[in-house]
Amino acid sequence: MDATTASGPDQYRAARLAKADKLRAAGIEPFGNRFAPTHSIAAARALCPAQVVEGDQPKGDRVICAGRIGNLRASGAKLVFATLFDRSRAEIFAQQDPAVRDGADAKKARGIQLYLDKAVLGDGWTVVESLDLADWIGVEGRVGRTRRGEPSIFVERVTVLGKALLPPPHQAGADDGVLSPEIRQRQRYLDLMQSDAALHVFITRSRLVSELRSFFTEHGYLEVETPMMQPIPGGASARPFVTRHNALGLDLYLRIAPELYLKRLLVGGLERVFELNRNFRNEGISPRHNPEFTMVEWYEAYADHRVMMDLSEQLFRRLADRVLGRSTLTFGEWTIDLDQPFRRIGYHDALRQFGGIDHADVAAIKAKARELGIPLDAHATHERLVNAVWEAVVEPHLIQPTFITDQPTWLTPLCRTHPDDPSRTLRFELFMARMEVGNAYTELNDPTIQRQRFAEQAVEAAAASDQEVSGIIDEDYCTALDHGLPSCGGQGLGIDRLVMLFTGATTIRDVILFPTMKPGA
RNA sequence: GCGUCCGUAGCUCAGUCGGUAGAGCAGCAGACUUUUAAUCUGUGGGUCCUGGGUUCGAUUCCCAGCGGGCGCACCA
Repeated sequence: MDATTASGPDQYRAARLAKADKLRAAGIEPFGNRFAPTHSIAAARALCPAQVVEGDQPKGDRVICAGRIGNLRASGAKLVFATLFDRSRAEIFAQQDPAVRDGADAKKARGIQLYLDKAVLGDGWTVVESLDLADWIGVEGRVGRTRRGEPSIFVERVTVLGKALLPPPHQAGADDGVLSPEIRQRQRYLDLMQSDAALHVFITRSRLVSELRSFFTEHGYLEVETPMMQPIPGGASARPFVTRHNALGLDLYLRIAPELYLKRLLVGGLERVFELNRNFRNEGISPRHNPEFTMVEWYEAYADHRVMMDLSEQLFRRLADRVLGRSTLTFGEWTIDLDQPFRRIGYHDALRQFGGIDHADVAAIKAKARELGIPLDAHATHERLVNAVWEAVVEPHLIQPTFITDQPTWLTPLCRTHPDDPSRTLRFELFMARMEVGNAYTELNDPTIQRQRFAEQAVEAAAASDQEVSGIIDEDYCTALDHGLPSCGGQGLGIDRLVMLFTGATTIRDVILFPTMKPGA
């Protein structure tokens, strides 16, 4: 179809293909090759002279930059202004005052203006005439300021690095960030292209992961990888995904946790291990849950859950310091202070403190459940009802970092119990901003007790018809324990929720590049 | 899985008490040599999510399906 007559959904592609052809006809490749920028756009901006030179064309340092056209403005037939963006827009975004971040002026300042003069560019003007929003180009020129004071590159050479055949959803600097949630998640590249905030979230995520790795490595931990496909899914209570190995004629389960394999490694003598990887749970999707999610789990021989508490506090402070450069997290209305020692409170004590209820007082628990609208018959045992009441009563108070300790044993089959009270475990869950972000045990290393717990769990799972496989006893793991698991502490930390806390994202889908979705229509 | 709201141009959205639709931005053509979401003139662009039903006529009303948001349940 001819570019001037094309209409309908293909008009954009047709017009841009025609421009690509026009470039080829002039001997210019519209899908460029290797290019070597000398400066990021942030660096080029920093080189711009502070003062506007009155009545003279500014002549600053020579730079070569590459990026994407976010805005095009022709001022006459022989002069074009464009705004070029590269990945440093995320860095500039992070440095901007949150109060002004969303303004059009702030958005513009994350790129750099290009001054494209026909008289200067000569043959290169063919490229300028064919430019469209979203094209990738490289430019060479001198930095300076225009008469209006805008930092600019006075371009002498233009190279096309990647012609875009489809238009971006928006012009940069206009209507930023109003893409529908569906487009932002399904076509994440458009979200990243469009939104500096989104780009910043995923860069932050990467830096958090990187700092986590160096933290554990420096503490003498070894990074390992254990099976994602397991014959018996263990280490957590959740429904697994099932998959099929054809050659083995075997159903395998995508792991719900790496725990049982990591502890096998301690049996082998690795002593300190961590794994940062995906888990899969066949459960519902919510603003805090994605079917596949990333978790770091670590185990340390001779330690216990109290050692893990200290390590957690150190870890959070270090991540905040290295990644955010401060010791607080901002999440909605809340400012979470990581400098203060994290609060530590027992599971049953918390219920007393925040609800004024004793967990053993059956009548009081039932009364509270009724008051909160929790259906009594949905919870088979008194303990389960207590837990439902606990979540409703206590969790709203868990905004500042809090270790909840001494969970009841029935909740926690892989954990060692208190020496003086077998109904409570040596465990903690770490909460911040009402989210559970961490979970740690003093691990159970007595194979006899472990076998009993598995058996009890199997009975309970059989009773609850919706539990598919969590009742299977992992005898192979018990054999590993028979060979001797050193006393140890272990902890898991959800990476996605960690990123939420560090970026202020209120839904997990904003911190996962490609969250689980049904195939589009 | 249940409830609820939504699906109209490339994007964000109006609208049609049932008579096949509009805006802004983007696009195309033209004017303009310091613009700032440039401006000005002209102009093209739609399976109104899909499939049934009711109707003379459905984008609109009804039913089902598909996709998304939010809440609940399950879970972390």
